[in-house]
Amino acid sequence: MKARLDFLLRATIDECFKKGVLKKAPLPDFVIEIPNNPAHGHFATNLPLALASSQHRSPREIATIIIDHIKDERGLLENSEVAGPGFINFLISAKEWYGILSDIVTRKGDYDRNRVRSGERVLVEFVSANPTGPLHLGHGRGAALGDTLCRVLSFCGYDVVREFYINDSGQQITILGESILNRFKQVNNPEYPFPENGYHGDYVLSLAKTISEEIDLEKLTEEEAIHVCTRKGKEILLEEIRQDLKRFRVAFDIWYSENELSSSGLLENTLEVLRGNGLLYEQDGALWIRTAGFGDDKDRVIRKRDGQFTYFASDISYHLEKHNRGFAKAIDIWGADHHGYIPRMKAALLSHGIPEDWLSVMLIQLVKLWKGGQEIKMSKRAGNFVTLQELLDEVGVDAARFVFLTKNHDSQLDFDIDLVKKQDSDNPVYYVQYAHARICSIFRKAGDAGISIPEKPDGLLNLLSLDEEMVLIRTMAEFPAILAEICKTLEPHRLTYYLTALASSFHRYFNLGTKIPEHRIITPEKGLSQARLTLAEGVRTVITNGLRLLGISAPQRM
RNA sequence: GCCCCCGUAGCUCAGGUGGAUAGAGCACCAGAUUCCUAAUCUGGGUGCCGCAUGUUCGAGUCAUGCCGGGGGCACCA
Repeated sequence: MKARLDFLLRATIDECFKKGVLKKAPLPDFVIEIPNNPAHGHFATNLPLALASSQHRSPREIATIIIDHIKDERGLLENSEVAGPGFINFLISAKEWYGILSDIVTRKGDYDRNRVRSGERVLVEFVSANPTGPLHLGHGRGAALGDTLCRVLSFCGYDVVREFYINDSGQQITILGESILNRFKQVNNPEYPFPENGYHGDYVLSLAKTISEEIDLEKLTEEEAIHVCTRKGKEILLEEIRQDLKRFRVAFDIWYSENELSSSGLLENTLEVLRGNGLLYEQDGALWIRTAGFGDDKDRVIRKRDGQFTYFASDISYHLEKHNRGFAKAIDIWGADHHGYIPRMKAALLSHGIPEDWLSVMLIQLVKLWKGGQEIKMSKRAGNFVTLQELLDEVGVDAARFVFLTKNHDSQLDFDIDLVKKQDSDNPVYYVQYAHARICSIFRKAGDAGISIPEKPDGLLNLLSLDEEMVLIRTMAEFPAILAEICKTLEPHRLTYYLTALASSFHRYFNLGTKIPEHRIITPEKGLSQARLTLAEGVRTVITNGLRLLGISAPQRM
């Protein structure tokens, strides 16, 4: 709708230039927006204000000229008027709004599919938890965010690949193995030393049990035993991570192993290339990469004095490999504690001529956990944390996904376990789901009464005339813009806000009927009932589509 | 010291590329159910939008500085 108005306005300005009623000048930036105040119409533009300086005329004068020259042959507009310092407020004709409703109920689940981009290849990497313990709340937030973003991007026509990068080599994986072996040994020998920085969680003990039942650890040398514990431990944990994510309705296309990255020789190749470009040098016995020249504040070590590569080395290699796979854009979702990592990563890419905006890094701020009015410090190593699994047991997948997306990812999220547990009926997700269930119920009643939506309801829609009905249609019409915006800003939380607003408008509309029987959806007048059912069907469609993008179920009954 | 995020109603937070009178949920108070699901709805808000300066027709929004809270600044992962 906004696009049509934009088109009409630009045509009008051209016309004004041609006729000489406005001086020819480059078209300035202007906006068409939905005003906060309903008295200001359905849409408003600041175009006259933006034109004022180049025209040397008052904005109100320009606004009048524009309005006089609008050639609205299709009858898009019902009214246009000058307002305030020089805005133009537009009222769209009812017929246009009915057209949108008709479009929604015709296209159903495909309403607004593929509007933004077609086929641009995007790689989204998220969660990427180390297989050294179960997923916790922070991973849940990243999973909900990344998955919803992927669903929206894909719905809007991007060719999306979801990837989980497995940090399955390096120091911390070995420490996992040592921790497991320790728990095994301690059963008979409580004095057996626990590794420094070892993992304390209860899951380590159960891993020790599982592994020792399968393999006789006593028969192995300590080195062999650690090796076995490491390998089996990460295997089991990775499988648990997969299961947790599956339960959370998050699916990945690719599980990318760091181990394979180095064993396949990719890391070495990358180093060769870097060396060839003169980007590497030795100092103090370590190998450094020159990132300082590319926007980082200092050079970075990629191979330590002890001969081990840093994570940065494989991360560079990994990201270059992503680029080689031909993605137009890469999105990484990282914990906020990695923010210092962004400049050096981008610098490394830039040194290969990969532009800065190829990679978007979304940082998720901390999830703070509250229980019994106290903050619980989460630490995997101290074994003190609430797992995603526990959270899902408490509040369910729907509520968890929704709550994770009620705040912008770069704001901290206070997650009060007690509150969300209690929240049963106060939880906002139920509010939206209830609107859906309620509409389903109305359709069951209508079915009992022998009323259904006709094949072509278009002719009946002009029976919709209540303010509340028109508000609903206009809100539904915003859905495409919301999705487009999420693609642009990478902020899926806008969807939860939008759905809450839509559900609210519907509940309000429904309740009109409790006071005034003529305003009920099912009335003695068949045509009117059919028109209103079409409206309800539109709302149901948009809510269903929205919830599907959030990975949340749309129940028929509650 | 440097970097990132945050600061909006009692609380938790939304506030498209700057627009007209800044919003929602929770909490609190008062109401609505012979009627399509009350998990709902209606009514009730005197907010230095952290402070200051700047940019301009116009700033919660942009720029700079300061104050306050959180996080990060390793040859850790």
